[in-house]
Amino acid sequence: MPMRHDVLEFAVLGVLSDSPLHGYELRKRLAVVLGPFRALSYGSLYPCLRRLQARRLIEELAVTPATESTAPPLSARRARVVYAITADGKEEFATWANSPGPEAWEDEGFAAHLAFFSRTEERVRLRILEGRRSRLEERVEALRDSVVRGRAKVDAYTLTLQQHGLDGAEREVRWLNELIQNEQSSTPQSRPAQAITTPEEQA
Amino acid sequence: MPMRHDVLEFAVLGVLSDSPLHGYELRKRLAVVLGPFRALSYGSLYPCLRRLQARRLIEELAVTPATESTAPPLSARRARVVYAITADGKEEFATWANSPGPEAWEDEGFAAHLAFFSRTEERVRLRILEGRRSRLEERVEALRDSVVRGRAKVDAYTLTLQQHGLDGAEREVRWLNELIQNEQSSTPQSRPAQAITTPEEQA
DNA sequence: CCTGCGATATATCATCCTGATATGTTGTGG
DNA sequence: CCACAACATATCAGGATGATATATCGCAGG
Repeated sequence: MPMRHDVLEFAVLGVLSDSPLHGYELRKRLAVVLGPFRALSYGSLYPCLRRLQARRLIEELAVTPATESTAPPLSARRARVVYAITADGKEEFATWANSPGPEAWEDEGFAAHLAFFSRTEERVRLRILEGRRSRLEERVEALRDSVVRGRAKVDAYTLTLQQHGLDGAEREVRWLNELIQNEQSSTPQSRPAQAITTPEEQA
Repeated sequence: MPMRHDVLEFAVLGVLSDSPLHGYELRKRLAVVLGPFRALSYGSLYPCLRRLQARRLIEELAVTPATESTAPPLSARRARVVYAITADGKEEFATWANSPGPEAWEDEGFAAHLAFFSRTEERVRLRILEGRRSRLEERVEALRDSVVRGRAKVDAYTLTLQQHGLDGAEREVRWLNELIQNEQSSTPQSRPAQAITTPEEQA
């Protein structure tokens, strides 16, 4: 999937709005933000940074290569280019975070919006979650059709795989329903926690 | 993800070994075979067909409706090119289906192997399922680490998303365990069926 | 001590895939 | 009888990836 430019750019702005970063670290954080651990190449990241720079939404912070006075181990490094968000960039990011377009229902776009939900207004949060839910409900319908229609035609293994995919999609809808409920009742800072340490899992 | 050439080629051979097909229909069936509904472009399919043709693993069946018209030149009816697998192609496919390499643990490779499991020997089926399981267990471990380590650092929404991803990965391991059990006891043609019509799903 | 390895860090490029687009045919509901 | 959707093949600009190159740093083990 070609990763829409706007999604990537706003994800970069979002990550940089926490603190200035250099490319290497930025890339790692983006991998977390854009869907579960979908790393992107530098061949995509650097052009994106250049685009944002051209629009004055980010700027380079020249890191002093000089070793001031003391000679601690943290000097003389290779030039690390640190990028920082500008005032214009912050404005642009805030606008995007609160104006969900169709990109917000897609996988990457939704993950990116969710990653910055704490900077999104409550009513907008609900719009995004509900939009995402109906997007997924469409997918569930498509899969259900396919499983029902293909029941006779495909072999047992393929059917099992399709059923597994369908179950997963339904599970995702249920997860979104939970999020929506939490959103409607109160701010969700204290969800049930859902046992970080999961059960066993026999060898 | 760039879709490995070998996986695509063997998936094509597998689909064509059922019956000869033209490109349009072939593509649709490949979308089912290669992971849940991951359609590929003609820009990938046609070169793949040309590669297979060059290696004499498939051949074109010229289907000409033969309209003996005297109409202007070039107005001949557009040819529907039907591709068929050759004897060499069948041999190559059988070899692949029963010799799982590392590609069989990855998403597309596994889906492709599973789609042709009925043409795979039992002991090989087990090898593939177990290889895939350990591949997924690695993923679960990575996600678990990330959720545990990042628990304090990320906000509640991102944590929820990560937890959701982890749950999904664990669910996939359980599914594979079921398949492996069925494989070990007998041929799995009659899995519990798991209710094609799923429960309700409140609006 | 110093050697090698893995992580940190930036950058480029050939290769190849996707999404858009073009063109034309068949079938069908209004 | 027309419009519109599905069928069918094909090309290409644009762009993402994975490989590769370069260089520093921290550290484990010989």
